[in-house]
Amino acid sequence: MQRDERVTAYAARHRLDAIFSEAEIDRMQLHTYARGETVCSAGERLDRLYLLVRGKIKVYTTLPNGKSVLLRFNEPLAVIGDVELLTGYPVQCMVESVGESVFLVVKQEDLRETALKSPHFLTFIIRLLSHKLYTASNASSLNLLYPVENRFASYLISISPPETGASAQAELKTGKLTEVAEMLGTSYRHLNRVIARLAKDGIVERKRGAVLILDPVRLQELASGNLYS
Amino acid sequence: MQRDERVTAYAARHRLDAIFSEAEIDRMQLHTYARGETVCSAGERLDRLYLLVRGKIKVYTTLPNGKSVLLRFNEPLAVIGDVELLTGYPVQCMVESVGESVFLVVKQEDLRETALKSPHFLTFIIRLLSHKLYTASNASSLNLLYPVENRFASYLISISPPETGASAQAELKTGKLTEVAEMLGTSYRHLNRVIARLAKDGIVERKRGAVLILDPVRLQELASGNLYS
DNA sequence: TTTATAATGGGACATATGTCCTTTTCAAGA
DNA sequence: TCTTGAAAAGGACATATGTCCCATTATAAA
Repeated sequence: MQRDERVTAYAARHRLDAIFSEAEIDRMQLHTYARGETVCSAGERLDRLYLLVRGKIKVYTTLPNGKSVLLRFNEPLAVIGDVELLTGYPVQCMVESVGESVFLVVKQEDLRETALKSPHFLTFIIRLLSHKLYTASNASSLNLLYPVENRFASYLISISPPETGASAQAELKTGKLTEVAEMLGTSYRHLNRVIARLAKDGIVERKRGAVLILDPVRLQELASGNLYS
Repeated sequence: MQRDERVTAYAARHRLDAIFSEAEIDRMQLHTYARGETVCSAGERLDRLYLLVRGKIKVYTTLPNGKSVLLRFNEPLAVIGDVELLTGYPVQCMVESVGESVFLVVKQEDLRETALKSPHFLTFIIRLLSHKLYTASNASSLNLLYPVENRFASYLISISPPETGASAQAELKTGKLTEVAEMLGTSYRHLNRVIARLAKDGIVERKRGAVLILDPVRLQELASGNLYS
């Protein structure tokens, strides 16, 4: 059983055995999502817990007026469905895979008997929630205090593949520039303006439906460490 | 022992007996904070858990550049120190009493043996954290998508005493208008402009160092239900 | 290849907000 | 009462961002 081995490997890498029982890990399934694929949507009812063990995900929310706002990015080990599992609320956010990402998925019912009664598991969830809360608060402040230029820089860095060699040239399909604008809480028009400015300064290059990073260093400066991480 | 009785009364009102043991409740102390008083500050080490059982608190954060941002308001039953208790992190936010508020306070060490091992208590904390996360995300979106006028309306409503009779005339000491501006992530100058506009429209009245609410209804409309609650 | 339609980029102007500085108001003391 | 300094309010201008609309370019159909 190849699948089992991969589950085991991921579980070991992230020390899940300290949190889940052997039986629970045995029941976990591996789910893979492609770049841009939706993991879950607001309003949905989740009956599983998703453990991100590889890749990166983008979490955003959609408001009554139809606009959406970027909340945060998450890297392993992150969990989706914890709030829903514990509170019974429907899903609040949209979750999308940034690159290719891998989840270990376990049914809620497989947790009810043991994990939900395990202080170990519960404190694990609390740690995660605390972290989410922290990044959410952080993002909130950033959005409020920094102009789009800096936020976009942060965004670009966040979605870039993690330092692929020398000059990581992140590519951003323009088909989604409108979407990116919404995520940053700004208009397509304005994002465009900002990109134009960055391009003029030689920090990025605009190439027919894509944005290339030319100067990761200055981009990083613009983001000034204020990443949505 | 009068104090004990009040603790008992508050504990009963908020059904704390479902979460804490009798022994733990016995050890709780009553702390009262006056309007504007600081409950805890960022960077501090908390060794207690604070349960807000009466009143309202304002939670904000201070950034490296010295600016501060309003994160949320909390009403009973809210808890301060949960993240710190479970993760050991130092305090991340500033917490200030809005009106007069009352807390039940219990030492961390009084919880270690029982509460921290109680799934009941832990799920209670998780619910609270989930709620905080929700409001934080909410506030983030609001800040991003609404102009200062609306945010200030929300703010005014949040700090108003809860419907004191017919026309609740909230008063806001101007001595703190600068502070309020920071909370909303804007400048004193601009907040001033916004207040002037509201005053011209007869929604509030400016009175030497204070702001009175004249038209709670229209103010509510401006806040459009988007309260920092 | 030409044309039509949609996607993309950008111009022009309005609004929101920031910064700096001046004017006004108030209160305490001479 | 008059003086004076500090706090509060407001004016002027610059920047950030939103909205509307038009120009340009791509893409697919004819």
